Amino acid sequence: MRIVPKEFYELPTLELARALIGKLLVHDTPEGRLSGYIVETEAYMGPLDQAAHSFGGRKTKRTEVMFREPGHIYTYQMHTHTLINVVAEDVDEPHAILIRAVEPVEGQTVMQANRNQLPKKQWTNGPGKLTKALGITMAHYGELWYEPPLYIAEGKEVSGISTGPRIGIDNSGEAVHYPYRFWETDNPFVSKYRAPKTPPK
DNA sequence: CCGCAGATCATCT
DNA sequence: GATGATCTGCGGA
Repeated sequence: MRIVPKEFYELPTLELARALIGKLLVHDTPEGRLSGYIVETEAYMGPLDQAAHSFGGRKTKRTEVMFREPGHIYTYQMHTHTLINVVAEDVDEPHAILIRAVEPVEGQTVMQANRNQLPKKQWTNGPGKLTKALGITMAHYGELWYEPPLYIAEGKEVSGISTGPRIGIDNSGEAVHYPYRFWETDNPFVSKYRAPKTPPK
């Protein structure tokens, strides 16, 4: 289990989003180690990206951690779910990368229980699902990705990486079309693609 | 298989 | 009081 070092997070946001595909997301819990390969990410490019929480700059308490050093953990609540991000870029450059899906590796019995005994394909194929499966909560807000109990380690080689528009940001103007979503080609745990409402010209 | 409505609550106005 | 970087169940094809 080799934890990915602090320096890794200094990559430019889009390169980091791509480099995260295939890494191992690990959570050491009282019930044992829960882990999965990251198979899908989305980049959010700071104050100029209409889809980012940090669009327009420093405004609310929720996004404060996005303005800190790269490698911080940014969690937030969406309806009843927790979503989890990797903070990227330097201090006062509030970029982040959303982890959208993982492929289950260790602790599968616990994950199945956390996901209400659903079929394996549905354990972690979405940002709210994977946090529930791995027991990730708002308690991790502001922690670091290179220190236990929640961290990222070296994972597997990926066969290929695809890109496309981000999901669930229909009201974000031109940003709807930016190809900031990355996933491992043909991996069955990637969340389902849904075409944007307004197709690109 | 596909699309849509409702859930449900922390966060922000 | 309004709003989601979502998920699930339900109804129809």
